Amino acid sequence: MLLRIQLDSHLPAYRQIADSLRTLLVDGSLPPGSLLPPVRQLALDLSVHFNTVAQAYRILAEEGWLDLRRRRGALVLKRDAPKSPDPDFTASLRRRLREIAWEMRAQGISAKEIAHELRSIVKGIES
Amino acid sequence: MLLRIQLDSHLPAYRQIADSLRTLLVDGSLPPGSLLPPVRQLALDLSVHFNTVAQAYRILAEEGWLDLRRRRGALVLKRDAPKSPDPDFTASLRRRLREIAWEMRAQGISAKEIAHELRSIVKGIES
DNA sequence: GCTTATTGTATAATGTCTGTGTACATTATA
DNA sequence: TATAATGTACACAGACATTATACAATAAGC
Repeated sequence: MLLRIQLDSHLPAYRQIADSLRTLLVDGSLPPGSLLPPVRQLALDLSVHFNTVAQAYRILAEEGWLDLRRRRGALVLKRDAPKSPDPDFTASLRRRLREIAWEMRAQGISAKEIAHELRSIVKGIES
Repeated sequence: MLLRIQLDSHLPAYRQIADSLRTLLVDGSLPPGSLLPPVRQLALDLSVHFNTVAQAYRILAEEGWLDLRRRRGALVLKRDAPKSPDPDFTASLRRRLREIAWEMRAQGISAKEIAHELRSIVKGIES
């Protein structure tokens, strides 16, 4: 399970974990039928408390990605095609994208490099 | 001052304000020599306490964007070319970009639309 | 079947963060 | 010199994040 989080980030750990896992779920790295590691094991890997991992798992379960059951673990589900996306949430995601891009710019990363990064993301998504 | 924040977001208001303003600073909408609105006025616009805006201003001042002085206000500085970017921070920005893109995918937004969005960001940055 | 170990769940405790209230310091302007 | 406009400092209440601890469910082994 290749996962990394930044403990000193302003984003809470449980959300970083959920976000990272969601990426793996969407891009197919964690196909339906897979079992995620037990909360205690992943927690050890990430140096957090297992309840923090459990919280991340619960977020993904509520989104329909996982089926959680005691003793068996966290099973990846075949998720239905999403319904029509929430426009507000979508708009906020769009804005966050743009802000992060500009924040990289402010960091001194060249427009060229950012463009390259964005293109590589596009590629990953389209495939 | 065209600014909007989402009070119900998980990102704190002061950070949303700082991020949005930084975007305007980087893209030239707020050129050096400009005066930002007083904290109390912007706070009214955004329906937050003025200390919340002050906190955002202070973040940008520490980043070298603003010179804050009592009674005169928040002056936009000509910021020196950024030093070599912090690689850890940069990597985390990259990861957040990718995660948000995949989160849009999970929301049911098509790869095509996301690609379009990313391309429009690239355009904005390159110009 | 029964026991046990493994797994997620529930709840409380604790520290940190966010936003606000209020008083203050500074300084341009009249 | 007085006044008003502006940012600053600091304390407080409430929310939030993480951890600690006890519990419930259930697959596996016997």
